[in-house]
Amino acid sequence: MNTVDNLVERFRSKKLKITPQRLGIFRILESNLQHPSAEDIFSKIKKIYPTVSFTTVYKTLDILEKMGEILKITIDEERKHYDPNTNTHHHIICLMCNKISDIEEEHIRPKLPRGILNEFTPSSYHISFYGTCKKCHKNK
Amino acid sequence: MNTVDNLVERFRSKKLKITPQRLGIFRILESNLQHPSAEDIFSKIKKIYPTVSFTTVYKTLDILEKMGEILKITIDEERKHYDPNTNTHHHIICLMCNKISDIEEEHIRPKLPRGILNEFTPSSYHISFYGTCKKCHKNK
DNA sequence: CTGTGTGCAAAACGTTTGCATGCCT
DNA sequence: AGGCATGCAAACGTTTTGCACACAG
Repeated sequence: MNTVDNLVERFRSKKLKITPQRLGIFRILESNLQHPSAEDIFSKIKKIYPTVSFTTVYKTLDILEKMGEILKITIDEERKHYDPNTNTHHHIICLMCNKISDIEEEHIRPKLPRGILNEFTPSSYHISFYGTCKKCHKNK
Repeated sequence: MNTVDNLVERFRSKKLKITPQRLGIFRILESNLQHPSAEDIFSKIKKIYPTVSFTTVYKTLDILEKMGEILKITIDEERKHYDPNTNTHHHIICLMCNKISDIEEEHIRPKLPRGILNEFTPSSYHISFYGTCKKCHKNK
């Protein structure tokens, strides 16, 4: 995702309106590494802008996703999460506290077996590592 | 997952009852490579045992998952899928027809950067490859 | 015969939609 | 002023639950 300022410009150039609700959502997402769910975003923005609705949150997230500004991630059984980091990267998920953290792509480049490449043309991939984070490991 | 016979034995040893419904679900799952959803399983078993309910399907899948006989997979935004292959393996997902296929682990062994291993103890991982399958590639 | 499993109906959950009103541009 | 955005309420699809009855052991 771009900076809030950038996003505002992109919205303007698409003739989409800049409302306080949208601006609030932009700010919450900007450089957010927490992989918030719609609910997370909703409760944060509600503190600033108490009359906001879930509908607006979902609709704004939907626009941002369609514009390619954020990713909707489906790792959690319970609910979807949103990620403003749209570069290829991967996730580590703590099975005890459910915290999701990023891993930048860097060295991780799994190769598909050649036989499969005849059957399938990959365009992207995603790795989920499951395990225990330092904090939870100590508390065990 | 084990064979149906094996499963029956394990159920017996846990004092769980073997009903025709459960047996039907076992048979549908046995060596099933299709990653069926609850709905897929329900409609298959309904042909054999027309009075079966969704409830029974979900409850049976839940028991099997808790026993570690099947995996619940969360790759599809829409619904959960079930996989009787509980060995470490990965998935390729065709973005056009949504078909999910398996990739046995073999050569794919992504390594986490050393810095992260200090913060996080991985216990398992899963890779999703997204792309286009041969059939859909042709139809484009 | 006993207690677990079944299946109905209803609820729960996250998410989406229709529509009248509000407000950005 | 015009039209897109908002927010309510209702609908949605999947999954879960409570409960009376059925049936495997």
